Amino acid sequence: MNTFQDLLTRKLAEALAAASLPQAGAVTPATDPRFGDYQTNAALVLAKQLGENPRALAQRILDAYDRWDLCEPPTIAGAGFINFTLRPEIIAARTAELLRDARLGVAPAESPRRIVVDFGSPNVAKPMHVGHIRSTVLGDALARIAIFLGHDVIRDNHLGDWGTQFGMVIYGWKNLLDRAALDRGAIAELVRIYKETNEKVAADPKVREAVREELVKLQAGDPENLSIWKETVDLSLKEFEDAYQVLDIHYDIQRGESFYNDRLPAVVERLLNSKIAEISEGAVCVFFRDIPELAEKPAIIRKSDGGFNYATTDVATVDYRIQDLKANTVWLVVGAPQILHFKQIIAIARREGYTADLRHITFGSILGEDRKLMKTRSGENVPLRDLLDEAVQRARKIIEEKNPDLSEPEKIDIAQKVGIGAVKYYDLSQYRMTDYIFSWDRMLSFQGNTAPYLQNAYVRIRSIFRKAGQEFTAPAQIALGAPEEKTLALRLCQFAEVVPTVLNDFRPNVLANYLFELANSFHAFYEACPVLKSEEPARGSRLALCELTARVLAKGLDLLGIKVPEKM
RNA sequence: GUCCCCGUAGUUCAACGGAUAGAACGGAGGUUUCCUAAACCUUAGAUGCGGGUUCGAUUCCCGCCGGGGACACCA
Repeated sequence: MNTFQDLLTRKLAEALAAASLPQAGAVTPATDPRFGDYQTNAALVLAKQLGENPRALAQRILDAYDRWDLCEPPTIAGAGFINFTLRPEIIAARTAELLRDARLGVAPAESPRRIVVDFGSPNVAKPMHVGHIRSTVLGDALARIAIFLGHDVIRDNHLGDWGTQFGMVIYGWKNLLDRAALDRGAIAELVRIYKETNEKVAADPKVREAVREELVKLQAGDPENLSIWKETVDLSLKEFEDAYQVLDIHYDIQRGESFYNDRLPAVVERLLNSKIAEISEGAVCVFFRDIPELAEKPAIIRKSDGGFNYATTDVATVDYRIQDLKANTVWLVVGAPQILHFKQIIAIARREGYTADLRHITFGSILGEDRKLMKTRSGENVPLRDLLDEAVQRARKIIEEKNPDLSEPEKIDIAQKVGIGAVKYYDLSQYRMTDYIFSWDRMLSFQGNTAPYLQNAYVRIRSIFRKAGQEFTAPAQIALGAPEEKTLALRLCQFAEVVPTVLNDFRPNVLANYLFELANSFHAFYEACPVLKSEEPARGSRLALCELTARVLAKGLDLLGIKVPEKM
């Protein structure tokens, strides 16, 4: 199914050819209803190229072509824009088509890719905290959208399950562990023994030495230390899984750093053999002397003490994803502080001859009301589970005030969907690069660009169908009489235009924005056009608009990882 | 010091180089014998500063100012 944008773009191409002009410009949705539904700047672009008057060129295009079919005769406006107003019956016909299309008009990608999405990636033996929200929620949404567009997606949790901190953890496990506490809350106890060990290390050189030895033994494959390590990993994963359950996030694979351990020597060997790496100050380094930005900044892939580091692991990870998983695209949804690191990793991949599309997708921070990184009163990271629980509790309280008659199971279900949805949507509705200030009141508000507002629009539609007491059946025809109906219908048709653009620059906020505008258009329609009280054929037609709005809202929110309740 | 990101109404956020910079919250005013007023309508209010490229700049380039981050063996 082609979008109006596609169809008009094709018409424009024909018109330019008919006018003996080169292809130029683009068709975009109109920036203002006064300019119709779509517009093109083709004449402006050509005017620049050819050094001619833009309005005259626009006229020439319109004179040369009159088979626009789906819209009224285009008009010229402003500096030389050509404006298109779609014919209502065309929008109506398209809307009817969408009702029969499970994909809601969204075309599958022309060349599907195999995409590894690396997101979340918490560290073992440490609690997940607010800092993990953005990567987790953003990565999951991008994965969902890519899947819907027909890509072959592998979600990978690149756990921080290896590294120097395990010297501390193992020492603490052997000397300080409280088994009962571990049963009550594994990560809390692991954090406690880590911290206590850390204090002892600072005070006592003998402990420092003992910790170092535990790490060496682990790395050498000592069975006892390996089994302790394994247990801490398993315990941590169980707690992570609990959070993922609440968030409705699921991974296809979870290849932590440890997975790559036995591949590291070969990576260094290979890079040395191919002269990509060299030895400098006793370490094996990759220099990027031809890349000005990286000229002074080598990547160290083997430390002078012979140990490997995270650059080594990440090079091995790129190998694995391209060679073993056969990915041609990798999205690394990792915070902005690691920009330099991933520039180096991607530059190494290029030198190795990999042509896969490797993207580091960065994002800003979550700030507290004080505009500093969000922390608890005592200056600690806010645990993710506490935050999610609070979201659900707060949602529950609001629902109880607004709609006390709901049954207990309904309240539980709604609080979950509204609370978690609010947290996710608040994150996804903002441009990923900007820092944002965390605010319960804003994200749980039923007004404005929030999940509850969108969920409420959906719920209102469901309520109409409950009241109608009938299942939806598609009407023979859709008629768009009122302007609110036309606006809503056009908006519904544009879902198919919006979804693919999200992946252009990895901006789910574009989709969020669209859904908000859709809900706005729906509410305007809802105010102006009675549904159940209207006469046929308007009634059936309006029910169809309601149904389609509900489907698009639900699907759009689903692509963001957000669920919709039937009541709220 | 070098490099990267960000700077838009009082506040929180939008805007593939396009038309008179959009919303929301908060402020002011209004709408309900009617499908969830959890809504809708009206209204005032902003591109950090200075140059440049362009028919056109919030967007691209240069220089300042302000905030954050990264820069050889932590991840």
